[in-house]
Amino acid sequence: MTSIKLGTFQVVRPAPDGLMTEQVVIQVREMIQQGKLKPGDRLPSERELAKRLRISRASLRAGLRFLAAIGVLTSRHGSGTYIAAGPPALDSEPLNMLAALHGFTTEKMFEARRLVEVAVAGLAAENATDDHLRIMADEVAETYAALDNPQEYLVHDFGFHRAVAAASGNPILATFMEMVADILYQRRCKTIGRSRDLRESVEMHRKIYHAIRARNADKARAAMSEHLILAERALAVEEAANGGRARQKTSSSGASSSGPS
Amino acid sequence: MTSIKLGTFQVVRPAPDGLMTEQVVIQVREMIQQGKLKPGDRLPSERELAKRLRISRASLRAGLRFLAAIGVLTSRHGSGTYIAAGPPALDSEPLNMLAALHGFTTEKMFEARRLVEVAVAGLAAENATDDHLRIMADEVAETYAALDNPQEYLVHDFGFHRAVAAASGNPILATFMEMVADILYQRRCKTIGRSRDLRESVEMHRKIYHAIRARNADKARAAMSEHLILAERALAVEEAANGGRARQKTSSSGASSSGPS
DNA sequence: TAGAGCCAAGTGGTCTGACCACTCAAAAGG
DNA sequence: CCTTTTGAGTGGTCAGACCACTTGGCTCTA
Repeated sequence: MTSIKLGTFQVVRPAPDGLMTEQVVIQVREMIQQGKLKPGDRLPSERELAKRLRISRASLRAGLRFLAAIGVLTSRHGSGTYIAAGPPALDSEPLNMLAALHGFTTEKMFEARRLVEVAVAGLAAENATDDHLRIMADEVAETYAALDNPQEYLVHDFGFHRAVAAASGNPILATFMEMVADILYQRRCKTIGRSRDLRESVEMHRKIYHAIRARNADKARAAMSEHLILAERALAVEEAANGGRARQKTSSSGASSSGPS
Repeated sequence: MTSIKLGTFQVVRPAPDGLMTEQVVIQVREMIQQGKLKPGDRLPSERELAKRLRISRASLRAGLRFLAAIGVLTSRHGSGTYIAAGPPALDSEPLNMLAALHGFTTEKMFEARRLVEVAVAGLAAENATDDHLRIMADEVAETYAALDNPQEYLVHDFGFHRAVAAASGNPILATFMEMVADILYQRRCKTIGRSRDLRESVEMHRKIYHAIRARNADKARAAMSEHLILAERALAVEEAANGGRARQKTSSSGASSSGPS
C-alpha cells in the first residue's frame, strides 16, 4: 500500500492503484478513521475535492455515491455533502432489495426480528439509563394518545421499539433490529386499515417497559417475545383481510429515510 | 405514483418525477419484483439501458452504482452488469464504515454476534437438512486439516459458521451474522500470528456440529455460546499480544468480497 | 431600525460526447 | 483440430457545460 498522506485534505500520492472510485471510498474512510471527519461535518465541495484527489468530478461523484448509498454521507442539493449525523443506522433499502431478490417471507423477517429483539430487550433491562427509560415512557404515552390515529400510532409504536433498542447499549444489534423492523413497518403501513387490538399492543409495550425499568431481563424478554408473536399474527390477519386488493409491493419510494442519492 | 410500464425493458413514461438516479433504482427494483430480472441475470448494456430509460448514461451509472453499493448488482469491466447471484448477502462495508464513524468496539460486535449466532445455532438444530449437515462436517474436517496454516484455518473456521447460518433456514439472520462475523474475521486476520488454542476451537466446532445433528437445540445454543465467548477471549489475547505494533485500522482494501464499485 | 423581498455566488444534479481498459467469442493462423 | 489473434462490445474515466437548488447578504420598503 503506497502510503497516503493528506494534510488538510491534501493528497500527496499522484499514482492511483486501483479503481478511482475505490480510492475515494478509501480516502474518505481514512479521513473518518483519523478523526478528520466527524458525523455532521460538511465535506469540501465536489469540484474542490475532485481537484485535491486528482480525479475527475464524475469519478469523485461515483465514490461519494457509494458512500451515500451505504448511509455514510448525505448530499443536499445546493447546500453540500455531509457526514451522516444522528444515531448509527443502516438504510433498510439493501435488506429490502435482498428481500425482493430472494423472496424473503414476512414470516422469516418476523422470526429474525423476534429473536434479535428479544435479546435486545434483555440487554435493555440490564443497561437502560434513566434517559432511555424516560424516552420509552414518552413513547408509550404518545402511543396511547394516538390510539385513534393508526398512522401516528405506528410511528410511536416503532419509536418505542427503537427506544428499547437504543437502551440495549449495543448499537450493532439496535441497528440490525431497526433495519428489519423498518421493513415490517413499511408493510404494515399499507394494511393497518381498520385494525382492532391496537390497545392490546400498546399495553404490552407498557408491560415491557415496566419489566425493563424493574431490571428484570427474563421478564422483559418474555414480554417482548409474546408481544412480537401477537404483532406478527396481527399483521397476518390484516394482510389476509385486505386480500388481493393491496399490492404485495415491498417498494414505495419515499418511505425510508435516506433515498438512493 | 405515475404508473410505469415496461415491456421488455421498454419504458413508457417520459416524465421523470424525482431524481433521475432514483428512478433507475425504482425501475430496476420493479423489474426484479416482477420477475423480469433474476439473480445471475445480465442487464442490458449501460448505453442501451440509458436509451430505454430516456436518461443520460451518467445518471444511469449513478443509479447502477447505488444498486452495486448495496450489493444488488456487480459490474464486470468489459463484460457487463449482473444481478448478484449466490446466497443472499449484505456487504459488510456499510457496517464497517458505521463502526469507524461511531467507534463500535470489538466487544460490542462480539456481543451482537454471540446473541444472534446462538439463536442461529438453535434454529439450525431444528431445521438443518442433510446437505447442510454435510457441508458443516466438511468444514470441520477442512479446519482440522488446516491446523498448521492459520490463514486457511480462518477461512474454514468462517466457513463452518456460515454453514451453520445457512442451516438455520433464516436468511435474514444468516445475512446479519455473516456481516458481523466478516468484520471480526477481517480483524483477526491481522492478529492470528502465533495463536494457541486453534485445536480447542475446532473441537468446539465439532461439538456444535454434533449437537445440531442430534437436533438438540439447547445443546447447540450452549455450545455456540461457549465457543464464541472463548473466541472473543482469544482475539482479545492476540490483540494484546501484538500490542501497539499492528495497526488498529479496520480498513485494508481487498479483504471483503464485493468492493466499492 | 426592523422587516420583507431580491439577487448572486456556490453547491449538488444532469447532460453530452469522447476516450481508455478490459472481456470474450469469432475469425485467422498453425 | 487446437492455438493465436483480433475486433466489436462492455464498463470506467474524463472534460466542460448547463440546470436546479440553497444560502446569505443586499437592497428596498415600512
